[in-house]
Amino acid sequence: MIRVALAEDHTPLRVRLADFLSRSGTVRLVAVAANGHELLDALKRLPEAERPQVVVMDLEMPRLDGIATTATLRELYPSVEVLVFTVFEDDTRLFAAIEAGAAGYLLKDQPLTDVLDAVEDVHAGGSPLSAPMARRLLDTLRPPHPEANPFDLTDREIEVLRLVVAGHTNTEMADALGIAFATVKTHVRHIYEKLHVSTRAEATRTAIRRGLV
Amino acid sequence: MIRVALAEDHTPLRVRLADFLSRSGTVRLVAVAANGHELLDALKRLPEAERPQVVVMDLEMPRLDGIATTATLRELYPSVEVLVFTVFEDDTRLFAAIEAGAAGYLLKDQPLTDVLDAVEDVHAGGSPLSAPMARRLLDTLRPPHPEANPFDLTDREIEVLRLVVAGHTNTEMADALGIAFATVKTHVRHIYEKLHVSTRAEATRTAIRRGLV
DNA sequence: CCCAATATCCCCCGTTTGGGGGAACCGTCC
DNA sequence: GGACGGTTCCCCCAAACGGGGGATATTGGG
Repeated sequence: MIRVALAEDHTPLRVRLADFLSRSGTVRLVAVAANGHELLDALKRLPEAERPQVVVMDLEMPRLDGIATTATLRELYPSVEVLVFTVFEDDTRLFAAIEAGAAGYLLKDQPLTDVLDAVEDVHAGGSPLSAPMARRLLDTLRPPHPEANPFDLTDREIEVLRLVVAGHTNTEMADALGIAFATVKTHVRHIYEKLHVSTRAEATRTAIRRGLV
Repeated sequence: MIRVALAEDHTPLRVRLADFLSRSGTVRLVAVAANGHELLDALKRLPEAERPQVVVMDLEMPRLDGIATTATLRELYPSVEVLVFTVFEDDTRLFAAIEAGAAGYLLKDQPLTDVLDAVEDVHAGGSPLSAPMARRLLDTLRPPHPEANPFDLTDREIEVLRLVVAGHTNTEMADALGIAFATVKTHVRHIYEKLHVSTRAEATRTAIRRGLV
């Protein structure tokens, strides 16, 4: 039996979900709350052996929303995993939840049995994510490359830019590349023009942030 | 009916999976291959209207493995989505697959019906991920913060570092912070000492790469 | 065949940086 | 009350940088 707590402000859903989870046979509800504050309060009262292993957490709740609650919860009890269960499909909330320490992110358009599966996944050390949310995650992970050179830098210029980012002086670069100091300066100047910057620090920032190196 | 192609080198599984998918009623198999080369070959022969919408892809295959095949495939036919189906649980392969353009990553320890669900998810624009793999993803997404300041920078120094990264000169920073030029230089010098660098470009690189800003 | 792009090199000059030194002030903690 | 870390300020000077100009050679298209 997995010990589970539930935080959900919408009463009908809370009751239905609590009921469903209780009857499942694989989980045992140790706390049910209508908002984050209530949940944290309930957990404070529970003896350690009764603490939930997984918390099913709504995001939009009065008196401490799901994100804040998750952050606090994970701070106080790092061993308690949080499974977010929400209607919100935006990536802002998704990333905030992940940042706060959520282990899973489930959308409410899924059948209740999926919640049960997800609770089991979380308890087993996994991170169930609804497919649409996982897509957003992958899409943000990927972009770095698609068009890695939007600045029209030449091969040589990229080579020089790498050395700039590595912190080399023009003289060092001239040695390393076997060209004259003056040539390095020219390359650097062209790089600045193309990146619309005027110092090494700015060029370095742009290069790293835009994945040019 | 979702048009699906299958690439899997292990014959018994390939046959079983092909059989299962065919009988499902929701997908139609337009190609079955035992390796990446064979798959690409098959796709080349298909008219555009017959091209699969989703490819179920094994990773370990002779003659072009799943990662390389995925990359090529996505290059040639960007509209074809790839669902990776593998035994490999390591994050190296997971990230390589994502990088190559995979839309989903399923582990082989799951029932065949999950593959069908996943194909539907992918077709619907989602990214089904096995819970253990999603966890690895989240864990790599999170670490940046735990100890964001391993260099013992003071508040003031971080403030200055931010401005350095933004490309400001010492004079500009002095104005912005309402302190003397000399003081800015002192802060910058201390930052260099703590970061073990000696130029703005290096400081900028370190600051960004280590999440100091 | 010529043109545009790329890479190479040079001069000049003012500004900025990096690093060496020193010193004062102010909280806080012991 | 003294030590300590953090912040503030100053002097000096060589090295590096940023930007202005111009020049030559090669190469691959149009």
